[in-house]
Amino acid sequence: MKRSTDPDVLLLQATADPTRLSILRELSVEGEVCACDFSDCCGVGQPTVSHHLRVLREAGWVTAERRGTWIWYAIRPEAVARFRGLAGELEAGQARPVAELSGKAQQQAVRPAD
Amino acid sequence: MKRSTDPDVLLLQATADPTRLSILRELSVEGEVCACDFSDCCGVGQPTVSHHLRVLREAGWVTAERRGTWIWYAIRPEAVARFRGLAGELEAGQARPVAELSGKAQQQAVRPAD
DNA sequence: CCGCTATATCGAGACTGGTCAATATCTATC
DNA sequence: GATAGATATTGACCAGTCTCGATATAGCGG
Repeated sequence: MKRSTDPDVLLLQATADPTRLSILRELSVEGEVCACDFSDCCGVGQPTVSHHLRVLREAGWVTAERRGTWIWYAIRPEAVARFRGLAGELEAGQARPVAELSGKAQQQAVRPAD
Repeated sequence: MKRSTDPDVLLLQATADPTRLSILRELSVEGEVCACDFSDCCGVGQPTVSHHLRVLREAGWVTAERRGTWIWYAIRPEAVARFRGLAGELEAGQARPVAELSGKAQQQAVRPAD
């Protein structure tokens, strides 16, 4: 897959990994979590956690705030809003009558067994 | 990435590809689309479209209905509902007071610069 | 049965992405 | 400054996956 430039795809790709989804779920339950706690809850090493947190940060999913030695992560409400927006976008269905389609199948006068 | 067994991750992974997101968007706008029309709208070859449609089918995102020579695809409302459910799950935030956390950082009596 | 069209499958090549060990960076404390 | 702990980065390995060309399968019409 060519690296996508679509920000919506980036947002979705960030969620499409079991470790990152665990992180997001943990964050949504706890509100704010220290980076050092994810290693335990996700069953992966510290560098891997750091990698996933970076992906989530760059996708706009989380904020990071340093407090002394520790760094606290939290979900950005804007990201959840964008995610909800995508859900709404896909919800429509049956938006337009079939007659408005312009594809090959529609350009045929008659369809085989319809 | 090990192939995940979590159905939520499968649902998300199916959306996390530019071609498949285009397919889903096209479906949500048109309601029902013939497989032969995706090749044009997504800029990929026919085998590739077929591959992505299979992924979407196996993730539960779409239904396929044969009508003569053509096969018509449509979004499954259940999939959108599950997707919305995930959005809701991540929305919570700040659900529990920090004091209930059980991680390492919380087990320290004093935190460096808080 | 034969040709035609739509769709699926197969196999291969290239690229992406997840993971870890080792190492570097940053912060606080002594 | 030296030390210790938390986090980030690097480099490498392997698995997964996107894409395509070639080929197979399925339905329709003559």
